[in-house]
Amino acid sequence: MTDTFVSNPSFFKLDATLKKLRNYWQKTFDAQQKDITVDQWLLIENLYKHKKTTHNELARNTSKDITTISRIIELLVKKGLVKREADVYDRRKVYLQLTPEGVEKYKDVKSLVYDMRKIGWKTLTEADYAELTRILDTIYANIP
Amino acid sequence: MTDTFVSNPSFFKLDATLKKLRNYWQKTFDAQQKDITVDQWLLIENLYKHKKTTHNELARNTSKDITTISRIIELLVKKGLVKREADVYDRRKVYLQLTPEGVEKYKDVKSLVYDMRKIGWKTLTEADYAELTRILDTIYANIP
DNA sequence: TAGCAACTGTTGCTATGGCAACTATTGTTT
DNA sequence: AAACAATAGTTGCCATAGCAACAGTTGCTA
Repeated sequence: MTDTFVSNPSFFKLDATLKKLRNYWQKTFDAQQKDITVDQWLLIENLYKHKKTTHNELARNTSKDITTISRIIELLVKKGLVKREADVYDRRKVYLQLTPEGVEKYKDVKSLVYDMRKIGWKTLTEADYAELTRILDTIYANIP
Repeated sequence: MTDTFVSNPSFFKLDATLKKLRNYWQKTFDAQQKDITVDQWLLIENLYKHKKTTHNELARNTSKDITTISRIIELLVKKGLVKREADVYDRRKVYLQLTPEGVEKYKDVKSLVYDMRKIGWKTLTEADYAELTRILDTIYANIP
């Protein structure tokens, strides 16, 4: 490994790309009056796939801090999209699941997200996708 | 482009990798008592390279919102690492530059960052770096 | 079984991100 | 010159990120 790329701004590039993606998604949500944020969407998507999870699981699945989960869920509960349900056997645990309105929201926003993902990848191939995945996974694994 | 990767979580992977990187950097800074955040470091690095810039330029160079720049600079000024200087000809403009302490801080933290970058890339090649750069740049360019 | 460790989730605090509204200044137009 | 538009930066607001401290619950162990 040469000096060159060690000092090159990969951190910066990751950050800039992610910000642009997040921005584009948010503006599309706003323009279509979906009344959710990008991260709220990520939790909804996850809850749709897992049906019934705890804060802890959700945090692991989404790479988010558990405190962040706690607060985003609070917002989603206020919007009536998520329901909390106490575990009968372990009173520390709270199960989370989408309400019927939450499922509606998922179905409503899903195609928008699908289209946006297509746009981001429009000039790239499946091999590129595999490459990106491999490199990011490797970086992730390299970090202590 | 098939259905497969459109629905795959590249957004999530970017986010997760960046968070892990940021976290690792911050913990290293904290452990070595550098008394700065990752984003404060990014501004210091940029100011070191450009010597004398405005908020606007800094925002463009770092892909940050100008309001965010304004607030981070405020913190760096309080820490005595950055100095504000009004433009003589255009009184709207404020030039920013590192103080001697700011230059010290840059030199002090630089090698730490250099090592961390090496660690992130340790099992990857320069070709991988070029690939990542190409793919991220393409995604960036694809987004409206 | 009493005490302690581990676990689940919440709250407080500070930092960053982004939008809108604002002040102050400069440039343009009529 | 007066009115208006454009520019530079700040402040208010809300959302996300992460650390520390906390409360309540459960499990383990001496």
